[in-house]
Amino acid sequence: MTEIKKIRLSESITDVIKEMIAREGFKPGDKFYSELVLAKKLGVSRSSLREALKILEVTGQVTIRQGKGIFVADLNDQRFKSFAAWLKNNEQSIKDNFEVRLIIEPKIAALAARHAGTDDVQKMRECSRSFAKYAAQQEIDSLIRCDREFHRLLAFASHNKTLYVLMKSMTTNLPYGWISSLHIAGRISKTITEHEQIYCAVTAGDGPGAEQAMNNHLTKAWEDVQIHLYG
Amino acid sequence: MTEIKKIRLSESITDVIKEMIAREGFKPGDKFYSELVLAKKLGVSRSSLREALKILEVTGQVTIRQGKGIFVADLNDQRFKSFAAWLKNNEQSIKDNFEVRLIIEPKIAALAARHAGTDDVQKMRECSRSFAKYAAQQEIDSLIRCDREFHRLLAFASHNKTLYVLMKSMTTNLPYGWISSLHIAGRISKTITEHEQIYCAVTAGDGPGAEQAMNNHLTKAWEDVQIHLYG
DNA sequence: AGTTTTTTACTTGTCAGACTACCGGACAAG
DNA sequence: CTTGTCCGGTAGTCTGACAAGTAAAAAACT
Repeated sequence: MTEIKKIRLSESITDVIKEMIAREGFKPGDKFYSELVLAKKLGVSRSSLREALKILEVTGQVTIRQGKGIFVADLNDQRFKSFAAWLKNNEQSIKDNFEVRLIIEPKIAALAARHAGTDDVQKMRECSRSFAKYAAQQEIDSLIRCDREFHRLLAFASHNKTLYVLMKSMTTNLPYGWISSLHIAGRISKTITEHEQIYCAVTAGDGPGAEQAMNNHLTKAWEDVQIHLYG
Repeated sequence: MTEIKKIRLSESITDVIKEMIAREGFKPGDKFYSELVLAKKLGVSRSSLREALKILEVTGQVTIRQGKGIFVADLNDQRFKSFAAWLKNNEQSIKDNFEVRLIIEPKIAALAARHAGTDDVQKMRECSRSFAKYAAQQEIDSLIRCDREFHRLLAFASHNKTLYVLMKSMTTNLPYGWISSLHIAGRISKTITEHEQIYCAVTAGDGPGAEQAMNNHLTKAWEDVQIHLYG
């Protein structure tokens, strides 16, 4: 005896919309299609569509504002707001920060190796090239921005939004000492090599390799920072 | 300057309906007024009323059955249904969250095992006792608070402020569905056991043991959640 | 030209009515 | 007793319309 599962149209619509958001690359905060467009696109009435949207709103997937439109929501941004604020206002010890990154980022690299798409890979390649270019020109500020971007792209490629938001928080509010690691003699060229190793492993889909490469990258960077700080 | 609060009609209606249920003594399982009657009684259109009912349904306050009517949800049923509905719509979010916790928390446990002081251990013991007490009294809300507190205390015991604030962020604004894992039958007693194992390993200074115990705890919790999703 | 006001287009919010799908009881036929 | 049919009541969906909020273009006024 199989369970008969009754499906209401409005609930089916929620699934379709969720898939649309994912498949068509809508990011948190983006404006979504209007109700009229959606109704036409999905071939349903506005009533049913609105009920579906109501569900998505209550479950926190979209926010709806009269006169403005439908927007893709992001629970994660809210969740880590306090964390980001704390990072920004507290020059926490570099050691603590390093410890956390050493826990998280190798796993991010491993996930990225498994889940990265062609878009992700291409963006990382562009980022790496920019990094090399700025390195040749000794543009430290741009270099730092590129370094952050690389780590963020990797987190994005893990296709785990929570990880992405988390790494975004950690990279935007890096402690000063950590940022200045790129000022250390030889760190830039090492970074290029180490990023390259990570990038290659991710491209090859080599999870363990990516994990190890990231582990190596962070450890080496940490060693250089320590030498710089404590002699 | 008073804050302007915009209220959508459908949301006002939910409040009125909730009050009606309480004031007029409707018990769980009772049949409520029909949509037509409600619309007339409240002086609103059926569309707005249906959106209000949709909210109440998703949040697990009423159950709606085509051809039969609107029913006040029974409390036993209510938790399961709203939980299941929420899970259905936030599956990816919860999975992401779990993935991150599975990466971070075992390492936190390992660090706590190495760095925890007597104060940390004592607080964790008190927390565990409270948890068992609330479990016996079936006080779910207090239970949830205790669960979060345990994980926070552990993070604090790692003596890494970044990790602590991070875990605080992750546990304070936890997705509703994840919190509700404690509503799953048998999860509470398992949680007591699993927390105990973590606590013992930390007390004994057994890093690898604590790491494994936490890994086991999260994995088991996730399995139970998944059973509710797909089982 | 620069600024303010008005208009315009587009969006979500609400309403009304009609039709469909579904449920359960009543009742007659077998 | 079982089966089939009908019927009233219910939620589910569709259509079209108008109200209300928003933002940007257009117009009017310095």
